[in-house]
Amino acid sequence: MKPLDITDGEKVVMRFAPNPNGPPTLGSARGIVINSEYVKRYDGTFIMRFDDTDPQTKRPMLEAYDWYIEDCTWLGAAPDKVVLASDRMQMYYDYAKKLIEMGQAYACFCESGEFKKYKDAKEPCPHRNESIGVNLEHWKKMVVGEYGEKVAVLRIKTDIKHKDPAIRDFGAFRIVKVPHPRPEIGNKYVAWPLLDFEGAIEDHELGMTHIIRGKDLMDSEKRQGYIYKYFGWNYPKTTHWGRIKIHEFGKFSTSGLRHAIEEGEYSGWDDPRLPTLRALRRRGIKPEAIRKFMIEMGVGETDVSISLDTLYAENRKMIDSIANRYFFVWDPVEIEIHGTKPRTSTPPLHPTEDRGHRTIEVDTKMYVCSEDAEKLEIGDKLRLKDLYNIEITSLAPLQAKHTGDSMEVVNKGEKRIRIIHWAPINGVSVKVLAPHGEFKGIGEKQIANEIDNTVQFERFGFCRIDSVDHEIIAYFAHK
RNA sequence: GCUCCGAUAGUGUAGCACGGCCAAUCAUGCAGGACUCUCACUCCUGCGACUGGGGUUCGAAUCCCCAUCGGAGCACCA
Repeated sequence: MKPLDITDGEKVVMRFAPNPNGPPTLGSARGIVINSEYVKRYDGTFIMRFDDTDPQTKRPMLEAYDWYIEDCTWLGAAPDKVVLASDRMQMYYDYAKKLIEMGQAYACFCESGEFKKYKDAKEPCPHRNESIGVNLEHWKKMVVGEYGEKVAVLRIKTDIKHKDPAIRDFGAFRIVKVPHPRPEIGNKYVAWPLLDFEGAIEDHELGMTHIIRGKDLMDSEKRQGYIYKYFGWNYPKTTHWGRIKIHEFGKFSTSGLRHAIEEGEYSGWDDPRLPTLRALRRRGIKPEAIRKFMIEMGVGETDVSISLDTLYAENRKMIDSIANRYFFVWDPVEIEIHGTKPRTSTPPLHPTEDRGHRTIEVDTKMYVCSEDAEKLEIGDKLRLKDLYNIEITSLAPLQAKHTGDSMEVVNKGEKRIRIIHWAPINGVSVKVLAPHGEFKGIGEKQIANEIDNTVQFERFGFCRIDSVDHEIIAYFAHK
């Protein structure tokens, strides 16, 4: 990451300012990680500010406030301070009143399309030149709720002839008569500030020194600059990043996901197919892997389209040495071995780390993956991993004969024989939930000891053991 | 329609503010190999890029202009 532009001995203050209308996603993680990382480097203050001033269109979700704190903490980015915009309404009202008194804000009663016409024509609307006294009256009525929704809006005067139409007299407050989801706020307010106003006031009040935000908010600085100019404040230093698109998830919106969950398309916010942090956590993705992934990506203004493979590669390196190995046979088919007796197999829990062994009681019947079985022909020789060698004698039913235990036939000779894994006939049933589907099969009994751990199902991938009640439920992380 | 950004290998990045040290960094990916009782890990080797065109200059990935492509804003969303 590039160093920040620091003026003399200033103490860095940065923030992450989400609307808690759903849980944090991988996209949120970028803001959380980058901001908190800078704060760590400069020993500054990291503030979490909930921009929850829209009770209607992007209505906050009560549970999501805690989810944000939870997920930030998990990511190693616990905020030093938490602020809820909905708690600070009086402050916004005070500043709004000051601006009106300065003659820099006015109550506008134009219908939105009508105002757009004036704006596009670089003409002031009829309300722009009302007297301060009249505007103060109107504002008072806005705040107490005398006007209905969409009747009045408070605008900040910028430059109505500004060459960029996006800058001309932007809205600062509008009327929303839907109660706020927070019970302590409820229907206490009807005049709600819009982002550019609320953010401008807060960034100053909280003493923000640096702001990093999306490119889509690039115009905010120009708009908010007027407010800063009127009050004589200094604008924080800003950096922008482009849009981030994850190959595996494509474009998604919090409201879209919410809708899909309500429709039953997903099991919940932590469904393994979802790009939420809680889903990634459930799958066994390490927060450090996400941090590294985001920091490596940096803060370019270029729009990025990245594959999760990079994140998975980071994660794999982090968990490979600590993940115990187990056999899980998906889509199992039974095989019977002749010429041997039940025995006990004790494969190592890890191929290179000294982590002890697991114990599997093996009958003369067991399971192998149908995927492996389909490739077999009579006479094929293969090795059952950590057990013994066999030769196929029948395909339906699948049968084989024991041909010895020695590893020599496996290693020696020009062509090594294939090694496949297997599962005991009395194993436990396992269901793996993965982004690309559900896998049902049989696994070793000892997997039940690994609740909440990430293990590697050999020849399948890394999974986090989520529950072990009647059957084992595992969440797939990656290959 | 008006306005604002951006463009380095398949992907993501470094380099660009102070042109030469860049026949361009690192990671991931892919290919091949070593190791291995996993299609994991580790290690080795290889592949692969400065969007195009002008200009300035002894010299341009770096500066200027144009074009092309991509993104964003002009909400009573954040």
